Amino acid sequence: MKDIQNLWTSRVLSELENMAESAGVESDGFSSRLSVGKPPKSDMGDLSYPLFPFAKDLKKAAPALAVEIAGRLGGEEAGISVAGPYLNIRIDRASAIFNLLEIIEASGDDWGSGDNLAGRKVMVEFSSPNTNKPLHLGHLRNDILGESCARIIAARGAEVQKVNLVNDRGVHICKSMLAYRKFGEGQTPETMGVKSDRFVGDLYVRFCQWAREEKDAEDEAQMMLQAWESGDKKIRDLWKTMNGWALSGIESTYKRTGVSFDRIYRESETYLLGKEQVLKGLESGVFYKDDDGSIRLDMDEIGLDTKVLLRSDGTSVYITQDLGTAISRHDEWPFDQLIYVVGSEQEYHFRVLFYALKKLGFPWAERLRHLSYGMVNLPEGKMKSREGTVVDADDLIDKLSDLALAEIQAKGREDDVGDASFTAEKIAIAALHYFLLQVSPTKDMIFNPEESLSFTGNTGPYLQYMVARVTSLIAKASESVRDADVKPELLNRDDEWELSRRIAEYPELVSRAADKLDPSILTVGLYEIARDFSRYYHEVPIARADDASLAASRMALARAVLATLKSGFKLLNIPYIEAM
RNA sequence: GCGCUCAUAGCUCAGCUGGAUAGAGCAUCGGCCUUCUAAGCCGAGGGUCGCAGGUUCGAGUCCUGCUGAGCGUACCA
Repeated sequence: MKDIQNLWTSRVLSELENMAESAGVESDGFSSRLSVGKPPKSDMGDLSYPLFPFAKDLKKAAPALAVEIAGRLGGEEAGISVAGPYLNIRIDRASAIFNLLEIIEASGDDWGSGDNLAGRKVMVEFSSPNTNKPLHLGHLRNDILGESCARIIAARGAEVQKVNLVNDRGVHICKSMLAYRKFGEGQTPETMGVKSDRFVGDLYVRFCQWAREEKDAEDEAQMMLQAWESGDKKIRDLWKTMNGWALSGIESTYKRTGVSFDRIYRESETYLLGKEQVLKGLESGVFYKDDDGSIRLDMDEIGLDTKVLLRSDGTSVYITQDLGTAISRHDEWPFDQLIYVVGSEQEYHFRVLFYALKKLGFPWAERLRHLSYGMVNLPEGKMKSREGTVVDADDLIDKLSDLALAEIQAKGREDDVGDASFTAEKIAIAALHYFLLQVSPTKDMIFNPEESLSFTGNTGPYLQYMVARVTSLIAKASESVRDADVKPELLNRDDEWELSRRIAEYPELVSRAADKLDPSILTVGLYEIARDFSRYYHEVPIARADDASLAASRMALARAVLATLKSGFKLLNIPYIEAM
């Protein structure tokens, strides 16, 4: 379909160039100024070319240009019409649909994928949990953005490695450990019957309560961190045990949501990296030693202040580690691009990091990218752990899953869906992921626990429902319909054309989503396809159409819808279920 | 103070490189289940695209200023 459009564009362009030549004017910028759109109504045609930009050069009013080009290209008979300054073109729909259906049929599971990123190695870092508490709603946005972007980039041909940098050391872990010693000694997640990451998180909360009464609490935590740093055996053992609890709990949440990693880095293993790099940079004059003894980066060149890369006592700061981690990752797996999926509050950090790497002379520093996303807020404002308003990931999914199960039961569809609680869980994940991906990544979003995750309207479950309907439609088609010939010329309705057109655009949407690292581009496209199909489904009989060929042709279109939605589901990490 | 981001219907959000009458969902009101799954479909109402200028044949989209919100501007992570 794209080919046909390109063909028309080049035809119109060459006419414009001819006209320029005979008028004796330059036509250099014409091709970039010629844009193609879609007429507001489908009976006006399928493609539209506004001719305003050429009026001045060709010294003719745009409407006159339209008339002239229409004439040169064959006029009404060739499907060309003029609406004021617009040149509208009706394309051969039957053959366009025929091509589309053939391509989809042939590409199978690869529909939507492409090779414009082939040969490119891209590392995507996301999630970055702390091991002192379970995942919350903010992590869920991070996780689904990272997972989805990784899948989208891979679909366009890149070789992708998903990595997670677990923050498993620091004073926050010590706080949980301290609380364990004070209040939880001897107990385990098993004895308490609590999910293991929750167990650790509860201890952290316990510490915070205790710290409000006990002035020395914070100091004790700091002392424990020092003991940890010096390798105190008992502290290290406890640390290992509690990190194990936290991580296994977090991993089970990943499993639930369908998020996975190719490589897990632990901060305890990487936090000493980078010091050497900073010293090297100091030697080569890229960094400098300040009067106070700290090693710094001067960022005057990019309009920023200075940044400490190594404390005056020689210890590392946050950015020292990231510097070292990036370099050692590239040594290990020479990526062309590294994408950090991290909240927008760290934009400054990444500007500094990328600049420092560039100054150190790494050519790949140019291709680093911070996928900066906004916060998830509640209607009353930020989630605050102190006020207990943090939305826990597991709790949220549990609640959604219960609601979905109740819905299945209310509809009396337990038998149809097979395993009702399994299906309910998949519906819950769809609702959650779709909700989180729908909003452009850069924007903050508001999560209303009561309303945000509904199952009706423009939602994940709506898409799943359409997929379930098409699946069932295909399963129920009679033998004669399955054997009949597909004749795309029978698909001559406007709604069939609109639907085909949206489906045809899908690969481009994937490509754009990959380019912008924005899965919301896909949610919009998939919703429109599902909605158009749903209308169509209500409007006309598909498998039950009077004529077997007509039914077969409509079924072919339905299969194209299914192929597109299924592909999109994979990229957005929305579970595919056959029935609901 | 300075920097970055955002402001579109009552609410939550779309709106690709500027193009014809700004779109969805939720909520409200009214219709449609003896026919392929009603988690659906159809219809109605609802807008000075924060404000003011500018560029352009044309601005929700680009530029400037203002207002408001969020984030950042650590030898925290």
